[in-house]
Amino acid sequence: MGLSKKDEFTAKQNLLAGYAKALAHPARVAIVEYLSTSQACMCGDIVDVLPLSQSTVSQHLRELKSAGLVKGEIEGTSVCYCLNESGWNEMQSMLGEFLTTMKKCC
Amino acid sequence: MGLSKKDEFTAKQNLLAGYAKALAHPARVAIVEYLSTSQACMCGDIVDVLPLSQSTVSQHLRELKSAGLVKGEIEGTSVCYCLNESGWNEMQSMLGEFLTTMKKCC
DNA sequence: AACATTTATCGTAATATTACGATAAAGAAA
DNA sequence: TTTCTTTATCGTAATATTACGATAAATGTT
Repeated sequence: MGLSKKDEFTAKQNLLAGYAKALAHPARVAIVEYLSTSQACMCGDIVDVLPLSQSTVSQHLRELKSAGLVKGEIEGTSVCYCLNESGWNEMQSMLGEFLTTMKKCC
Repeated sequence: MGLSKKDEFTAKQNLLAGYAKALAHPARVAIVEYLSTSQACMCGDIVDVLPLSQSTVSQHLRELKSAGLVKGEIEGTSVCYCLNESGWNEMQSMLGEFLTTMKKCC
């Protein structure tokens, strides 16, 4: 594959790509969906809801967290995950730019 | 890796994941950025603007197109690419749901 | 017709992602 | 302390992505 070339793009382009990548798997979309609708941000419940093993869910949660879309707080023996509003706002505003600057064409 | 498990998720979850995946690479973000700001949807210009080979750019364009975020019209010997507004609207409304239903927590 | 230009596709190597089981780590409960 | 519960991490195999050069396909030009 040669090399990664990611540093040939701007920080902003990489940031948006990172947010998008975090959502680029249906399991992670499902996690976000679950977190957005559950009033209490219960954590291990996610494993029960998804058709994936505990270790796989943990990996997906880590990706969402490192992208900045989700945050987790240790709560005794378990962890409370929830959506990180500032990350979502940032992603939404970046996407919104495309919609507003979008030129009619073709 | 076992099997893909994508059909264990809803069509909606897979659709949003597909949109996100299309944007999950800085080169594709750069293409979208370029298309959104260029009034004339010039096509082969994209290759000149990006630090990637023609074949690689073509691959990225195909992914954006098959996801429904970009459309292309043959224009003589070249192709005119531009953003597909309906795809963007759909993605934005799906993402918007998360923001509006997002419960405060932690 | 012969040639040039533009884009798509094929073949490929390098790398990254996905998924699982096994195991570790850390606090709660006995 | 021992045990249970919960989550994270390691090791791994299977699969997918990324990137390029080479080549094909299609239209325009001479």
